[in-house]
Amino acid sequence: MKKVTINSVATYAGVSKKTVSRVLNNEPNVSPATREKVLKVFKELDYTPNPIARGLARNRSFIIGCLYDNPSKSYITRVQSGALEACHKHNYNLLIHPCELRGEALIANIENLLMTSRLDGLVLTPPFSDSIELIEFLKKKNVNYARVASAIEDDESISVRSNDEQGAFEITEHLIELGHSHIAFIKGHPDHSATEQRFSGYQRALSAHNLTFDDTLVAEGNFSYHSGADSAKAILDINPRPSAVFASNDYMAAAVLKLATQRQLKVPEDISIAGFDNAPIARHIWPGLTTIAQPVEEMTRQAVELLIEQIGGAQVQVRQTTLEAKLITRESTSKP
Amino acid sequence: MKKVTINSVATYAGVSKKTVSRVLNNEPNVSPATREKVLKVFKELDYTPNPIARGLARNRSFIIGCLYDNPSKSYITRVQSGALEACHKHNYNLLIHPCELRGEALIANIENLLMTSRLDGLVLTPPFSDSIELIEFLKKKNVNYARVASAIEDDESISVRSNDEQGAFEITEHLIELGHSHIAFIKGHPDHSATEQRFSGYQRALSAHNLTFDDTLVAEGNFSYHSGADSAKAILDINPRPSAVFASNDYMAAAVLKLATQRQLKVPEDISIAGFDNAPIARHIWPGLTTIAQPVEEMTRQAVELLIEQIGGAQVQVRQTTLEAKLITRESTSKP
DNA sequence: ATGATCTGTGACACCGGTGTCATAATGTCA
DNA sequence: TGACATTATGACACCGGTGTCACAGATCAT
Repeated sequence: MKKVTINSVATYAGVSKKTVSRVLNNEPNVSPATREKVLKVFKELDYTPNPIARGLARNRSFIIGCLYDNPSKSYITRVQSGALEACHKHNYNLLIHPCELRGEALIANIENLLMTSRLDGLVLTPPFSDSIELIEFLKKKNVNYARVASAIEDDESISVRSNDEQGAFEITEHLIELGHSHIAFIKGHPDHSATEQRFSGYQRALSAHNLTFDDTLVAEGNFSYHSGADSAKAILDINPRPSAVFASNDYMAAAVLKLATQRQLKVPEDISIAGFDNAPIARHIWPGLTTIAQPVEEMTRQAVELLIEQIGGAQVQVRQTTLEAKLITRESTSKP
Repeated sequence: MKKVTINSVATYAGVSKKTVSRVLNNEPNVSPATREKVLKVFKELDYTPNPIARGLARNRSFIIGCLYDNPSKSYITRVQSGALEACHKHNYNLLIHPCELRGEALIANIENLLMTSRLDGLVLTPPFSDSIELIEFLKKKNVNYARVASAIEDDESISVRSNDEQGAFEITEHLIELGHSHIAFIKGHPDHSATEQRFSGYQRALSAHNLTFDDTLVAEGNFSYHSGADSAKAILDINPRPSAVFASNDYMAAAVLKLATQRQLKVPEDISIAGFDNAPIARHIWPGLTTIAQPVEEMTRQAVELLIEQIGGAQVQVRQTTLEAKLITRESTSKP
């Protein structure tokens, strides 16, 4: 099967390849007759333009890369789905690049990524959106990027986040208002800025309600279900047992729920459990988890929209956006 | 910031660009001195080769596309993870393309995908791995592709599947051997070949154990949690209530579990529940779901490995592979 | 009628690399 | 020492498109 290039089309149609290119890109100044003729040859020869050649000439690939390292599958799919929505709207495609590395190795990895596929831009999700090294590197290399759910301030770069501190405050307050005062907390992964934010919202709610913060009620997790299970053991063994647990994400909360159920504790009668993120699991288990809905898709979608705008050469005006998180109450929390 | 091209490097190092290209690709026949010199200039100028230009010259993009439309997030992430493993091993990248379309629109969509980014190959996951139209189209366009978890026979194309029929047989047999004879079944999405396979395994097990098949025990689902919830309602209302439910995937099984728990039924004492896929949710809920572990990552990994081999120009010998599915027993099934 | 503007088209360089081939320099063997 | 193989290097075309510019012919205002 011989290749059909713009040259074959041009020869066959009896026009110059520039004219073919004009038809291809819907440029003006082509007579209707010529346009028709060329379009007919497209069909006849079953011509597909070569995106690589086009990319070389235009210096564009129309591909956006998405960088992530997140233990939560549902977070990743939500990120992808938001990014894809924006990409497809503007006829871009999405290349995914999960990556577990830190420091030097991370930079080398990204360098290799940029060497093997030319990306028009990069979306950084946690924890990469907080990596100063990476951001410096990208700036140096003149790569367009947008940051999702990052807490670090940097007016230069595009960043869309949600208000985690406020969300954590609200859900803690929800527990307090139900009558809980002995509320355990499970922290997230230390590399994620959300971890600190959520912890801080928890503390602020305690002090806003004149409860003293007790660090023996705090367990260290890393957002994974597994780490939640470990933390759950520690927390359920505390004497007296906390009447409520606020886990920094739903996976860890689900792990607490599973262990509590196994130990014949009734949720929420014996212990209330709250999560964060509104992951699918929060409504797939029984009792459903009270949690904070973060607009993950929306954040990513907006970030990619802005990124594409910037790639297009626009001077993006509003680079920093904060979206609201929302409390979702389900069956896993009640009066003590 | 001026662009650093192979030409600037060549000029700066005082060699021809072909020699620079040789160094870049680790080709032989470059004197150590020259190589050193060029490498030093790479550093000094902070040169990054342009993958697009390279792609044009070599007629390769080193990007594989992954096509899917699957309601299960965990299935998607498993597919991605297997594909990525193979890609990164061979220095390829992965572009994801979810796509809800069928028929004509699907073809147009894929055509557009191929027009906007040149992909070296395509991995098809269900239900696309079963789409005759799509396969015909790709053959016509001379696009390399590999099919994952497809049931249709086609010796020409690369295909890696797992034995769903056998898995369904085994899990049904497991229920029968526990003493169940009144076993409900929830079907999957009709577009997926797995749906028919699993149903057929269920039926074969019944007849192998001399149980008569009763179609009032069969509910129509579509693999989504939501459809599982609907089917669960129908099944739990059957009189007399089935003593066991085999749902075609774990999401639907989890929905049955949730409804049963809400109705104060004890699982597995009052009703046994089995799923399929060994999705994360199967072990994240309590009781954990008895299910069939499908080697999704492994299937996809192998499919992509073969695909890359084919792209490399090799005549791939063994194009068709079937992997084994494995029964995983957890707490959701027991004697009636 | 005349210059000015607009429309349709093609020649040609260019994007940034790689492949082919010629050629000079060096090494090898009788 | 000459004939021949090997190594190191560069000139140049090429991959398949797009951008710039020149130019002929049509249209328009004066």
